[in-house]
Amino acid sequence: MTAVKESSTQNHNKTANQLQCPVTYVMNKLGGHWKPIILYQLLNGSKRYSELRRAIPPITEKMLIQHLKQMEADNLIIRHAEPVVPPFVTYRLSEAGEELKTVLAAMVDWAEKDYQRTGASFEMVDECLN
Amino acid sequence: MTAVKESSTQNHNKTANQLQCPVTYVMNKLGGHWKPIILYQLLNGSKRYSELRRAIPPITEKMLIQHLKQMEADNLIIRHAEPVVPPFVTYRLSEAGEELKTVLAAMVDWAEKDYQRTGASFEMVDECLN
DNA sequence: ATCTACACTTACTTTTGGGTAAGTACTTGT
DNA sequence: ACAAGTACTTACCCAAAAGTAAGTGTAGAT
Repeated sequence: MTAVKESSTQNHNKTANQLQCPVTYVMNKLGGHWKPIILYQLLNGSKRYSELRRAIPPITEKMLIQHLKQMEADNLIIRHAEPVVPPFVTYRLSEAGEELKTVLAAMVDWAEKDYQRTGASFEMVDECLN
Repeated sequence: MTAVKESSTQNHNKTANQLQCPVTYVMNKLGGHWKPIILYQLLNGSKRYSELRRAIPPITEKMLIQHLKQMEADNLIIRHAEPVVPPFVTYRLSEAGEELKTVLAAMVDWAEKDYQRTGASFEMVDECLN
């Protein structure tokens, strides 16, 4: 989580618009390169940090933890740490995170329609949302 | 539309994941700071370029046109230009764009629920989706 | 003759997001 | 003694996204 300068035009515009546009509000919580993919993984149930890392090979640890922390701060996921050594940490969807399933499902529907218009279709769809 | 270097790790990861993840596929078409807001404006029907500009005060012309072009290339919106002077150009949702309404509606639903958990609620919602 | 509106376009700078690579602390297995 | 696995953290770099500010060409209004 790199520090964010609070007083920049970009930031100002962002927060200002967020107040008016629920779509932007959602996009800010779902956006970023990896969040959808991480969420994707958690839809099937809770996973350990290392399970997530292995499930998403191209992600770097920095990006994974960064987005996990952000989504935790946004109350989309819940972190549970067992006080043992070696550490045992799991992440799962919060209630708000679970409710996102409708949004994600709508996206998958649309993506399939749209993707078909241009050619092939997605393969991992069925196994990812349930 | 700034030129994109085709061979970068970032780009490689992006396109690779897009093939597997329909959610990422959608996010790429909906993402970016302004696209949701522009879409928002077009949900109620077609609008002229200048109407959009005035409807979204903080957007710069560069950003507006850039995203309009991108969304046109993505077949989300349709540009119609009357060959008159001064120019008369309107933008409206394509069929694919219209179909996005389900996705956007799901987002708005979620945003309201989530926003209530933390305090107030959105005001522009009702007039924006119909 | 200058101003405004229209729909853009261009060049340049800043901000942010993501990638690379290394290190931390503690423990179990070889 | 050393490697491997756990869940992170840190510093540094680059590329993409967004912002700033100016210019283009035409035509009607003042």
